[in-house]
Amino acid sequence: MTDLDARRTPVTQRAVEEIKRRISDGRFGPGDRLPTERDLAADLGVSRSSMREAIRALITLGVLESRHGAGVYVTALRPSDLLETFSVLAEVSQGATLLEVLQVRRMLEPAATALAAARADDAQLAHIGTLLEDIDGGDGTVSADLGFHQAIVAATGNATLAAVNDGLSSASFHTRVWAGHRQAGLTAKLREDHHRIHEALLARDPDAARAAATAHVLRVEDWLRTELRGQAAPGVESAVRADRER
Amino acid sequence: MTDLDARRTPVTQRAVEEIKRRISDGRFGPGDRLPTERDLAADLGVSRSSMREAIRALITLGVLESRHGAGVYVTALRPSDLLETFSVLAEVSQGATLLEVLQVRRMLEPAATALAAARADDAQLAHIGTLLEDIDGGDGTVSADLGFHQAIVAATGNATLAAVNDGLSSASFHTRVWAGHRQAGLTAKLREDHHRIHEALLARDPDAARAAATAHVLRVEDWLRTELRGQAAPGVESAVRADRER
DNA sequence: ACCCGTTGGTGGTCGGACCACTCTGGCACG
DNA sequence: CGTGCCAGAGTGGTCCGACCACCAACGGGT
Repeated sequence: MTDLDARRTPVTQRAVEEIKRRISDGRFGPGDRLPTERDLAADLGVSRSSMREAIRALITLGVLESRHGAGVYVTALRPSDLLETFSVLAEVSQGATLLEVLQVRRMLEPAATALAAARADDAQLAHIGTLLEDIDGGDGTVSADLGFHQAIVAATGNATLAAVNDGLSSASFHTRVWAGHRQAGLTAKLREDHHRIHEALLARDPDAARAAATAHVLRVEDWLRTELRGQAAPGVESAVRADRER
Repeated sequence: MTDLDARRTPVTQRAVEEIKRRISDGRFGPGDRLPTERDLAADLGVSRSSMREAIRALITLGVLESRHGAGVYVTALRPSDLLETFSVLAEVSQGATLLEVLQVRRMLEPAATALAAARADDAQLAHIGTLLEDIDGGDGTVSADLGFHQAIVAATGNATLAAVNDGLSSASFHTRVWAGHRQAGLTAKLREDHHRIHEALLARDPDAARAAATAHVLRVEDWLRTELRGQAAPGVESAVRADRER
């Protein structure tokens, strides 16, 4: 069957599929070094140019990594390696899509926080507490807030969950929310939420953690909704929008 | 700073960044056609080979799409376009990571199904019903099962949610589960789950939908857990593992 | 006015060449 | 004998020029 299918399928794509297949069936394992581009190209019967494009695609996906002069290697295939790709979504998104992103986080974060309350060990809880203090006292509130939530999700021990959630929480989005919160005077409310979440974690109370996380995401979602309704053009980046004629 | 950085940065990566920049600042808008590969290469001062690798990377990310003989276009940048990237995770993953993926789906699918029960219109419900019949009657149970769940998530109207969930539901994983289910004789149970979900949707009962979806995912998760416990090495591909010396 | 073949332009593939980098082995020096 | 260096081979990175496959628009024929 492959013969007929291959007829009208781009060579590069075939090469990508073939390499993925060899990874998933174990011929290429995590950390292994692949044959040279030249050998691989000869093996699959394609030119090195096409093989390089295939490898480039898999590098972009986070499946492979190449070291100049040393070789091409299969990554550890940890979910966190495949995170960066997805974060592009949250970065590029604006307006209505951001609401969608928040809706997904409203499904994930409560469950994740509840899971963290049940699973987190003392060291992780202590680390989360430290991050909480950074938010209250420090100036780098944006990255601190981001780190706080990421640490909670990481405490679930589910790397896939952490990767997905991180992808949905881009730094640029947090920056925008924090800027809006500050000028809306909601910082106090946010701090309250964070402490409620932290207390629930310390008490190892999944239900309370879930409730607190839900309330937190909901608050951000409500704020974004009113901001989007109020002004069609967001406040942070508004002047960079005069390109619609060509 | 870019000048000094550029010195030791791979040409291809620089090209990727430059194109992304031109998209985000509006010089290339969604749906627009890019200049020729040859022109673009000359413009950025790189060879066409390198430019093609850069374009290939952005195609992989879902930002660009190319039509043979017509040109390269910027996608609509809708979340669903950036979906395929993530599905690689579910495809390549094995063992413990698959459990993590299912855990995430256990958080998403119940909430998504509940949302669908509240939001789906008659046409969507009818479509879902059709897909359900395909599962019961047809032979292509795998793709039918996949389509059933995707249609439900799509009925929530949240494209981002659909993209994330689809990414977590790779065809290869479903194939594996279905093969296991069939030999374990759990097909009847699965069918029961599907009908319960469908009824809840028809009744516009979010709570019932949530419960049914939870039970469904939980059943798959339990099956996978026992299979993984039973045999350390998965059953599908096991004999292809004799490459450790070189 | 409509249909269809021609033709130019575009992405897709190829092969080869050269450069930049890494690694390793052996040589010279201490 | 031990240590350091350096030269070579091997690998990915980049470039070039050519040709093929495909699409779309233009044009002549009916």
